Amino acid sequence: MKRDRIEEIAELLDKRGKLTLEQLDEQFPNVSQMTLRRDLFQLEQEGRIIRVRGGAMSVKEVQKVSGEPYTKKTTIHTDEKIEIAQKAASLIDENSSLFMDGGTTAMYLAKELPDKNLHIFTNGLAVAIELAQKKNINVTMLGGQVMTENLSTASPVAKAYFDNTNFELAIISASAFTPDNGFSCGSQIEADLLKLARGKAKSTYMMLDSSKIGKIMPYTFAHIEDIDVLITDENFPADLKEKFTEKNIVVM
Amino acid sequence: MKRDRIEEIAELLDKRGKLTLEQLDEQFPNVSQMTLRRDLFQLEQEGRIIRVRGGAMSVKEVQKVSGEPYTKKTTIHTDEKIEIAQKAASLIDENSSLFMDGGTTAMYLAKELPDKNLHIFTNGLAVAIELAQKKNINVTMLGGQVMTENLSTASPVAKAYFDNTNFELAIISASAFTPDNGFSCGSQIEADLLKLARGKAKSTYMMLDSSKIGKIMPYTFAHIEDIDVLITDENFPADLKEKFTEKNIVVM
DNA sequence: CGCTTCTATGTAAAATTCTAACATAAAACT
DNA sequence: AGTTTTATGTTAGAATTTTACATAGAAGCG
Repeated sequence: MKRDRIEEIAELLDKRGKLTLEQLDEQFPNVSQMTLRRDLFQLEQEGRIIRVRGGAMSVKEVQKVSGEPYTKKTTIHTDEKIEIAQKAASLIDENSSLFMDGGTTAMYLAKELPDKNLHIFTNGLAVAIELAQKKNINVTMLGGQVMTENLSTASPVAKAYFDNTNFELAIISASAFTPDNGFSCGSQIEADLLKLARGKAKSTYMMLDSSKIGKIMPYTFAHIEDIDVLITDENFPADLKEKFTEKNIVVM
Repeated sequence: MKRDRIEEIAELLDKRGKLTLEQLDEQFPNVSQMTLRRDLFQLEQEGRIIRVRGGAMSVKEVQKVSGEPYTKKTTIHTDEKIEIAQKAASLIDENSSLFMDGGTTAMYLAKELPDKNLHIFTNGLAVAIELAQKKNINVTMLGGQVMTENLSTASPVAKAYFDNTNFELAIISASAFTPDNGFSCGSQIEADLLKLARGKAKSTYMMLDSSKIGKIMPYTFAHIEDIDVLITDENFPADLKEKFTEKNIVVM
């Protein structure tokens, strides 16, 4: 009873990184706030979380905060990214085969994905590890040189790799977007890879949190009409949305 | 002025691990508590500390509490593996190119390796992430299906990968060893991969902790005479050692 | 130099969160 | 059944943090 709840809290914290007591209260309406406090206290004793004013954060999250550009990015716009990841997770059918990139949004998606029978290709090291925790998900890692800043691989020979593989869906995310320049990222080979994945898949879902809008990065890998579904957060501007819907692209 | 104080606070936190506002107040009697609060707030924004009720703690301190990030199962024969990893690390020359596997011993080696100019190929996800933390190490991840149990990849197409790459040294480890059956592991494709790596490299160093001796796993990937150096711990039996040295294999 | 503007800091009240203490309920034990 | 232990709820009060406003000094500028 108690232990179950505590483990559930720990898991939640692992996923979300940080939780307020209010959020916990919503998740566990049948116990009092005081009980949740005591649970957090115990988890703190066990060294598994850090209590901060208002709630608690997972140790992993803290470790991330400390790191490099990659890790700094993950702490920003967390809520939006979780929102997007949850939407994306709900779109994925059992027994399907898909490609995911290695970005931070993909990382949240990996965490939110239920343990369904899936075959997932990815170029993200952290994403692959996260997915590998789930019994029913079959993960294939794309090889290549490891890019330190985002813990992803990219390789000019990826094409050869893709030749023998099939997936229905590519779920990818961009570092920047404008209507004119499309979806772009900061690395040439990464852009190539994403383009390849997009071409290989029957459909492409793009995850884009609204903070990326208006920014431009050096390498464009997709334009508006190249995608089938845009998954974004509620701050997505209405006028932009129209640009997608008029091309029959679902925005959600 | 302000920046100096903030840096001083950061340093203090790094040393002490944790500080209350009261303690800070004592250290900086000439500014108000509110100012110190604001300093802590800023440091938190910069991702350098964690504010907790009553004060703040350094990120390092948090990490200490948590222990190992990955691979919880590595509690077995840790000391021996670290010993082996340190020996192996001392054998690696700057500016060389090598292959490492994805096992737990390799993980320790990744941690022990100095941040020298190296190019490393690996099929271990956790190993790749660990290595990627080091600025001067260039990491290439081998692609393939992710094996959940050891977070490594293996793929029948690895051969194609190796065709365009070169490395002088393969540092690998085995799950089991007997003089008759040689070095073996539990997965067919992993054995194939290790065999390939061995064939590609000019020399092969085998890391083997003594607990592996006398065990047999299904797939042999090397025999005694296939390796150049055996790196082991001090419990390695003397009679076995002779079997290696009489074939001119260095045992250390 | 006098003026404005911006930044850093101080003060104190208000808001929030946490702790402590006691009460009750449920579970475990004998 | 009765006793002890453990888990939980409730509340008041303590501690901490935030907010809002005030002030002083630094920086910029004609």
